[in-house]
Amino acid sequence: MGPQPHILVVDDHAQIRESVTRYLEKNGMRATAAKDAADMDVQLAAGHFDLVVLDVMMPGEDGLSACRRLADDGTVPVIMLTALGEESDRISGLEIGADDYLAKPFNPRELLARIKSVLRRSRRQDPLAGRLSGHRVRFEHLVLDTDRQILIDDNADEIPLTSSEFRLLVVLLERARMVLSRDQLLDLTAGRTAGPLDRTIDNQISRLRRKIEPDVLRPRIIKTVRNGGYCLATDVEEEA
Amino acid sequence: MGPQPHILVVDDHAQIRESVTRYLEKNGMRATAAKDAADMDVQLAAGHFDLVVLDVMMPGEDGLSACRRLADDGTVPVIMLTALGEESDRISGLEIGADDYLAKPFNPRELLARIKSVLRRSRRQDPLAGRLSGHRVRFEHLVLDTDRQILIDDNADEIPLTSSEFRLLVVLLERARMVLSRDQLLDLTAGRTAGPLDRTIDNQISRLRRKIEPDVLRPRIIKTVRNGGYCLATDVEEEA
DNA sequence: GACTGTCTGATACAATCCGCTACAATTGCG
DNA sequence: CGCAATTGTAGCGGATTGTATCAGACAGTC
Repeated sequence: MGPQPHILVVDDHAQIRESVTRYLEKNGMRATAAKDAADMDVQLAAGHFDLVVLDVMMPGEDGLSACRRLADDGTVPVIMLTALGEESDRISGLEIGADDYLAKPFNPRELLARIKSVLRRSRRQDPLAGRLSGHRVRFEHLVLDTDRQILIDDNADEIPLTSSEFRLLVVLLERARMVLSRDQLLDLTAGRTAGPLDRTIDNQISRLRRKIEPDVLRPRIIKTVRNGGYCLATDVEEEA
Repeated sequence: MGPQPHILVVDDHAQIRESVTRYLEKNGMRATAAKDAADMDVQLAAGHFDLVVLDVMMPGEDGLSACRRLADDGTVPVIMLTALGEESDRISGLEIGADDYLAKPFNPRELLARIKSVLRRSRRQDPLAGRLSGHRVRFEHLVLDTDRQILIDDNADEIPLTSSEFRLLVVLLERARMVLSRDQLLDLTAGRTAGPLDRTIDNQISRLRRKIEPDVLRPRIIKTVRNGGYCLATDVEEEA
């Protein structure tokens, strides 16, 4: 996320855009403005943002619709700006997946507090997520080379991973000691939701264990939690 | 988290407590009430909760103070309820670390939407072993390796534990010398409430005792408290 | 002390969950 | 298009866990 969080402010009102971005920048953040949903998409494609402040009422694509797209994508948190008293807007904003909302006209100090609050939440949720790319990670007797998608054991032997094994392992390493349900794992590795008789994850875990567990019959790195899912139960440390 | 999220509602007003808990339960959640901060602490120690709804104005310990404790601990998200118009309360609530707030009087539907929103964000996967995660714990003649989910006795023999045996033991160890009812144990280990003829916990205790008690007929580690529940009656010390 | 109702420990069994193998579908690549 | 590697699906069988049930332990009463 970097030292300064980067906020994208989407509003058709030029005056609001400018005053908000200026205020945020005065308070230690990077801020970029977009004048409508299309502009927003361009900015999002062009750079990395930690949060989007999104007006509900806009010409072109509606704010709620744009919000739904962002929420479905799920990579960036959203704060909605709603017209005063439009309670239905506010509630449906939250139901659609916005992380918070603020009624116009709003106190900029409060917007700042809410932005910080949402950022704190999303940071807390995945403290390590994504940080693994480009690094080498050590756990137990293995080192994962994320660039080459291979494991290296103590004998310097290289163990190749298929791409789905690699994704699964990365997800587990990024959330070491957390119990992850099959649903979550399927969502995080393949971006889809499980069918009723979906044993895909069990199978991938089984395949991965064969490559990383010293004793497959008594796995100690990837633990199964009955009725819960799986859990990587070991320390993970990054290497230079 | 279990199938139903479990919400703790803390408010000194009995009427608000009841109407809120009832509304949440009607909408597919488990809800428990606490009348002040001390009561809240008791409930938090006794069970597992996914979110706390916390009133600012309370006799005894202040809501903001209680919120700060929870936020520092960082294990459970908080939504604050503030008196209308107390903007300073609201902002300081967010700055203290609450995940959201709502001004009284509030629309219950909106509270529900905010709860869902916060849960969505902070759908945190609890570590498998609570705060014991990654540690080794000694009691009596045994050492519990929480990573490997095994016990090691004085002869260095390894005693494997099943998932539920392990969860039960961890819960007991974390609350050594406290008497825990079957309800509490079921809540803490499986996140569900007991049916009328539920002997699940008795059974698990029995299975666990077979693995840890030197003399199963005269258990001294896990004591039975007639009409009360069970109690781990020994000292517990953590190892590096 | 014997009787009685309740609570707990233990066993047996049924339901469920999970690991594994085999195989089918899909993908990637020449 | 065909081959090989990878990934999803089906299903068997073992392990784990919940439920039913019985027998013993405990407390209270007479």
